[in-house]
Amino acid sequence: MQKLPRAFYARDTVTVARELLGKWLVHRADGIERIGRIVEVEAYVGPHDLASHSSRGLTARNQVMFGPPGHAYVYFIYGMYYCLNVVTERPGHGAAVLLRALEPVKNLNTRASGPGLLCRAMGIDRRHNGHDLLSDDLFVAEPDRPARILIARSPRVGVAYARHWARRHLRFYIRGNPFVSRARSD
DNA sequence: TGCACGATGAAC
DNA sequence: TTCATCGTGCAC
Repeated sequence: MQKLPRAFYARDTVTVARELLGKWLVHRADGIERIGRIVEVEAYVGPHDLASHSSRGLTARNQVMFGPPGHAYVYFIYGMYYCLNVVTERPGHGAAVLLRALEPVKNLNTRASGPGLLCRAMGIDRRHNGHDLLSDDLFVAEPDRPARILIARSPRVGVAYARHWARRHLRFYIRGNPFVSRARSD
């Protein structure tokens, strides 16, 4: 499998978000390889983005976002779910892409449509916060057979508090894909 | 030290 | 629309 290089992540966050669509998320644990095709993401572009965890500045919780690109930022939310992000741009920038939904490819036994369900289905939790995505047990790879896709965009989910940033179209998904997590304004 | 609330999901 | 469930950030 062709693992994405560090340079893929060390770019403009919106570009990384769009190009992650169609790629494979791979997690190997306990002798099981789980693979999902990324069909929905959201870009959190930096500390000036009022919807981003990095907008409050560097804290113990979000420090991975301010670290080097190509690492996993995993946080715990609503007392019961984890969310997986990939860190982008340059060290110190504070941006990431939230992975929101996967289409099952291999060993995904439960639904992975929605960021909380994605982590549950892939077996990802707090242990993976700060994990290097150039490792051999958690990474993003080129798909076996790349497909032509159409990208749709919309406002991000659950960020109504973020004033004008709530209206920015920073959610990207594969148009018409049935595994996208909600209202697909195709 | 306390407390309101969240980048969610499922049920009603 | 409500609720489960708990860590975080900020107020006091």
